[in-house]
Amino acid sequence: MAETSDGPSSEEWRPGQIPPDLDAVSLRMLDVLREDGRISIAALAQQVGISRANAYSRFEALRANGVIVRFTAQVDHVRSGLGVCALVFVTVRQQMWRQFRNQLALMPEVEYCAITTGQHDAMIQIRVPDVATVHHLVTHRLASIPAVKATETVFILDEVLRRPYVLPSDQRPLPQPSGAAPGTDPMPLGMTRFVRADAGRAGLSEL
Amino acid sequence: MAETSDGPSSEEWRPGQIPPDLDAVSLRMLDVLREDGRISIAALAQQVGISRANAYSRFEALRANGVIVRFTAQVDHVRSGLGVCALVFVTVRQQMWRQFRNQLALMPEVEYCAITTGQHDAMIQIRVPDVATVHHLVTHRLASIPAVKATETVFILDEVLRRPYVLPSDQRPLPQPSGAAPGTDPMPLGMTRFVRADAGRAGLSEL
DNA sequence: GTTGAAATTAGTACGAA
DNA sequence: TTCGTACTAATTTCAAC
Repeated sequence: MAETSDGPSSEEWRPGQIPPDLDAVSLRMLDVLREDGRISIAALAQQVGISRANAYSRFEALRANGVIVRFTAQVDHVRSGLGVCALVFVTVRQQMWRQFRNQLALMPEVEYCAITTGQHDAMIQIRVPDVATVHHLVTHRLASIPAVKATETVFILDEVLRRPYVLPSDQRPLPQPSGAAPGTDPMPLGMTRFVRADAGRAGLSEL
Repeated sequence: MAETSDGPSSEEWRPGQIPPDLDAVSLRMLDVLREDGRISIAALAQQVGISRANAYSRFEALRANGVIVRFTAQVDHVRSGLGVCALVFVTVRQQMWRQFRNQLALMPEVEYCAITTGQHDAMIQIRVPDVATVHHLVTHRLASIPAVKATETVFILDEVLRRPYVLPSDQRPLPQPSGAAPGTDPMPLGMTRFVRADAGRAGLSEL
């Protein structure tokens, strides 16, 4: 359905070859498509300055390579009746991760779930019609999952920014700070290679 | 944390009339469109069991009412070259919210930003090519914003679940627990009416 | 809200540069 | 590879029911 990765098996993807053939033209196509996913291929070809046939083949390549996962409609949650949003930070009982993931997949009000470093193990974002449902979901539905050891909930008061999808072409060429420059470190890790710890803490006093 | 909506206010939206005309058919249309945003109106009409003309008028109404914000392409971040994702929890200096928002808008690697209750004031999600860029962004770019008082960063190790967009129709009709049932509390608050506190905490021992 | 036309556009299949 | 063109199929629009 909409799951990013419900298991260890990636489809046919080896994390070595990170950008398959993402040249500037294809990146511009992605840039256009993320702002208007219903644009016709003809108009897309015109906007990026290539022929229609070329646009068709690139478009299909982007889908075949898995760079474009899907096209989707972004709906206004408040206008569609789900005006309450919250984050639930979950501590997961070790060796019960699979059960945790399976249970999450059964909860349609969960919009997003990420495994994180730091104090908690996972963060889930839920979208429900009212505050009472948040309470019910956290104290009954989540609590009934054995894999869930503890939770901590914060409400989202306002969503300041929601970009469709960030692209590498957005990022300005970073000025080399001094030592090891950002961008010098390709590091083809598949997002599952960090050390679990309170890493990543960066108080500004550090400066 | 006081005013969350110091931005250009709401467009033409009064939070009273939450569902404008979202009947079951339009909800099914949204359900289809969020899984295939490029489907033709003809095929969409067929899937939800209405005529083409009806589908066209409903489709345009959904866009005009702002229920559908945009159509977008979901890209695989790892395949597109942004394999590192992190959450940065930010403590914002009071009365500098506007500056904070303006600065965020200038940072293309910020995919999402939400104002939250709890220990911190805001959570931002960033998407960058490598770990070094996270460090640089947090300790230099974010730190140089006067509105930012402190930050705390966690890395995202894996993204378990990412639903395109949650819809009310996904939510099962909740069984009435006992007392005040969820769903009995419409509470048309515009997402800016919660009390700042450590509210929402729900230890499972509470059960 | 539905059905059935015409007008437009999308998708495909070729060569040619 | 990319482009340009022609051909076929599909979609959108607009009408009447």
